[in-house]
Amino acid sequence: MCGALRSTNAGETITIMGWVNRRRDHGNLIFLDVRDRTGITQVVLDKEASPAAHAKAEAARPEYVISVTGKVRERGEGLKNPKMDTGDIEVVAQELLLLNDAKTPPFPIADDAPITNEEIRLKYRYLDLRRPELQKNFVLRHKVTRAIRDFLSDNEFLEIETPLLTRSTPEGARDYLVPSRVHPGHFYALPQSPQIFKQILMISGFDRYFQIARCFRDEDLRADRQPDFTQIDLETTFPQQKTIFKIVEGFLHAAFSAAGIELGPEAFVQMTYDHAIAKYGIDKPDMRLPAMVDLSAELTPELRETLKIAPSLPVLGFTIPRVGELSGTARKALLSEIRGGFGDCGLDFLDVARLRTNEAFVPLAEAIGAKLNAEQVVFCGENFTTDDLAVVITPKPGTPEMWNYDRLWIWKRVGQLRLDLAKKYADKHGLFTQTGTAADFKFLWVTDFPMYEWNEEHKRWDAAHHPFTSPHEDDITSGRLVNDKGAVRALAYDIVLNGTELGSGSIRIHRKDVQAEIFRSLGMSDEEAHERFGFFLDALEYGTPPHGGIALGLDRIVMILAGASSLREVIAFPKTAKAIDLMVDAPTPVSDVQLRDLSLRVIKRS
RNA sequence: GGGGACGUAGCUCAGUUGGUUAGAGCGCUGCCCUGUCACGGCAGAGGUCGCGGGUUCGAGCCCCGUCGUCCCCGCCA
Repeated sequence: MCGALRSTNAGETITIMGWVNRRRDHGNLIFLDVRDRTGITQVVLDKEASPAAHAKAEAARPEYVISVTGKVRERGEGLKNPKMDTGDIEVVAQELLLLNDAKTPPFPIADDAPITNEEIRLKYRYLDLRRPELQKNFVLRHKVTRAIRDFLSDNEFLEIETPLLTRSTPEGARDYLVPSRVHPGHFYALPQSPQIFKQILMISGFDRYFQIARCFRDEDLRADRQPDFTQIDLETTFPQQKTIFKIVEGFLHAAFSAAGIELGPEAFVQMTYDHAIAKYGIDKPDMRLPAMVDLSAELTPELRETLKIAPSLPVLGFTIPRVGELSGTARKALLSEIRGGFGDCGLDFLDVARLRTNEAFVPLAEAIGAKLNAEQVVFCGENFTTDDLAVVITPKPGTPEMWNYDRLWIWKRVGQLRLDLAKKYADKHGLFTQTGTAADFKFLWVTDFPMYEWNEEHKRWDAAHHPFTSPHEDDITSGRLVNDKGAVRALAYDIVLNGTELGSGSIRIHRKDVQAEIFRSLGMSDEEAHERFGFFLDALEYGTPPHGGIALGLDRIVMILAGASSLREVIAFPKTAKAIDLMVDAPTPVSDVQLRDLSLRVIKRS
């Protein structure tokens, strides 16, 4: 192959095939760089030595498919190219075959310059995929997938496939529906995850199951969300939470190792959901950034009164490292930008500049600075002894309505600001820059998610994870399940990497009475529960072992490992933000004949 | 459903306060060239300024609408 030849091959007569990457025509001497997925090799064509081959090379153009037979030659002194893996040798062509010509591609394959026009990249995806950068991503993806498959197989997991044509369950995300021809008016659904099937496999005694599973969700896209995606789905019997954690950490070590990253032996950090919200204002903290600090203790009731800060609500501060000194203009712009972002939500800056001008507040300003471990508290404009940007947010008196819906609203809003600012100053603090070592990757388990979340629109409690998630034993026995739903904790956990949710899982309910209780608490009658999940409730009655599992987004793992900022870089044929495949042009209308076969009619909505 | 950014040559982009015939680099075509490797030299082709409408003596530039791509919020058990 093109990328494999070295000086040890000198003297061998070989044939290589591939695409013309570049042609350098010097008249009687032509160089062709030949590319395949392993790399690039320089071919030399001399008019005197092999005139026929030279003549064909004159006609060759980028992306022509060629076959070259010739002798590998060590390049002479000064002719070697240290920038190429194969730069010590070249192939002296004796015979050249033009196997196929090619139109001039709409964008260059040979350049490493980024192509910003995503539309054209996706339309000509076969050419985009030919670029070394993407070739590299799919080699990586293959290695990672194989490492995970091998690890799980070595640990007694069985890979079992579950159906793609299955049953719609009107919970959670919208389903992609597939009409049945044989049963007019009836629809299959594509799975959002193999959730119920894998639980049934546990009931069937398969003990340890996994699947590299395609899943489908008909929801709006993001850079890290595609409508069809791949997850590493697994389930085991008789697990504790820590059993699952150990398995996942095991295959992630293997996967990262396959990608050339050796993670340290220590277990991943764990924190509860409540702790994550209090310290990071989000359920998927980015551990590369410093946490938030609650500064409430620094403010006496009198100080709150004077500074017009709402009593008993938290005063939160955080720092963004190494932002450097901001000019007065930059500070003003930042201030109005953030105030604008808050709107009238009852939050504001603590104006430390004002504090410094008033003798009485100086100790407070200094206490805050000390607690944040930063002497530049935002907008104070003096005594810069660190580069860190410190921000203190205070709740104004009066309670906007939104705080009532969500008791954690303030933490979440300030956590959002923390992330926004971290992003804004990413170039300065450099914490998101990859160094190619394990230090780039901050893993975290978030545990004890709330069992329920309040649905304001429908005025009811919904399952925060899914209705088969087991609550904490304490919360069942204490009666909280009935009396205080907002406080019930689930045996549900997320794995987070650099602020991206990689996966989510739980210990499941294996007792029918508990399951029935959960359905009741979700306001689902027995009849209703039976209509939706009857087959599963039946199965639960036949000796269901305790079980639990998790599912991790394979695409996201590969995306982060590849240092990519979009899933499109690691999915071969991805869709646009409007869920369109620009290459095959899908979705499309279908013929009346097809519709009639399916007993369907398309109606126009105004 | 909402907010934001972008759309000019095949690609990457520039285009001033609204003013002559819309530019650059790369790529492409032809010719020349025996040591290049982002080869070099000379010459050349290539544009419905996303689309539609409006304002204006005059629109790539201003206004309205629309389409597309990207990012974010909602949504994603």
